[in-house]
Amino acid sequence: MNDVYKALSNPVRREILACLRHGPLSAGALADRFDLAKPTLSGHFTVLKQANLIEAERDGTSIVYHLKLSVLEEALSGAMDLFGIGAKSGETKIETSS
Amino acid sequence: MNDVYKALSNPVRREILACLRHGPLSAGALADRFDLAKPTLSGHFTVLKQANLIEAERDGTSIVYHLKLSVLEEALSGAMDLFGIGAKSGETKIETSS
DNA sequence: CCATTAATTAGGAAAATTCCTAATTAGGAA
DNA sequence: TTCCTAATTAGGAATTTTCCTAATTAATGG
Repeated sequence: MNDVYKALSNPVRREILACLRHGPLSAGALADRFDLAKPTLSGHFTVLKQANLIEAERDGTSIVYHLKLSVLEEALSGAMDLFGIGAKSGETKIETSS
Repeated sequence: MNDVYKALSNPVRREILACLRHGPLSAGALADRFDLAKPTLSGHFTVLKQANLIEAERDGTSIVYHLKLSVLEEALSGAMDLFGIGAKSGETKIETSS
């Protein structure tokens, strides 16, 4: 869990996650969106993988990353728990009309 | 906002916030709960203050910190937004029985 | 096999973080 | 004022983070 917080502490990594929110992208396609060297991005991918926030899959010569939304969701609702903030995730709240 | 993520990236600071969740505490009372020197804790307080996650108030010779829950709440629901995760905060979801 | 393209690993410099001890500021009581 | 307690600021060491260039691995096409 500490890995998740560490991963989210960097603005580049947060932007990577935000990119992946729209769908899977290759390492190269992701790197193109940043003004940083590719090995630098590769390092960020590694951190995000360790935090279990993204997953890699090889497609021919490129490697495609996709978001593991459920893990992110869990992490954020875990944070809410920790600080005693209300609503968690899926919420199957049923309110019988009195 | 980046300040908030930075602040949350450290386990000691997260624990400080978790302590304050039960009510305000003086700098000393907080420091007693950690195996760290007081100046070290003081530094963590400064980071949390900069992120606007806690607030200080002098009470005689001691300084009392309290959580700014609304800011934390906003930060977490902002994160959910960023990553496209559903449930935000208060949630007045009403499900009419059929 | 050889060249090309995609991505990573290796190694290292610069900057930021974390924590410590010592010194300082600030309030309250004798 | 002087002393005591509470907390911070100052300064610095050890570690971690961030980013770079150069070298390497991996898959594909001629």
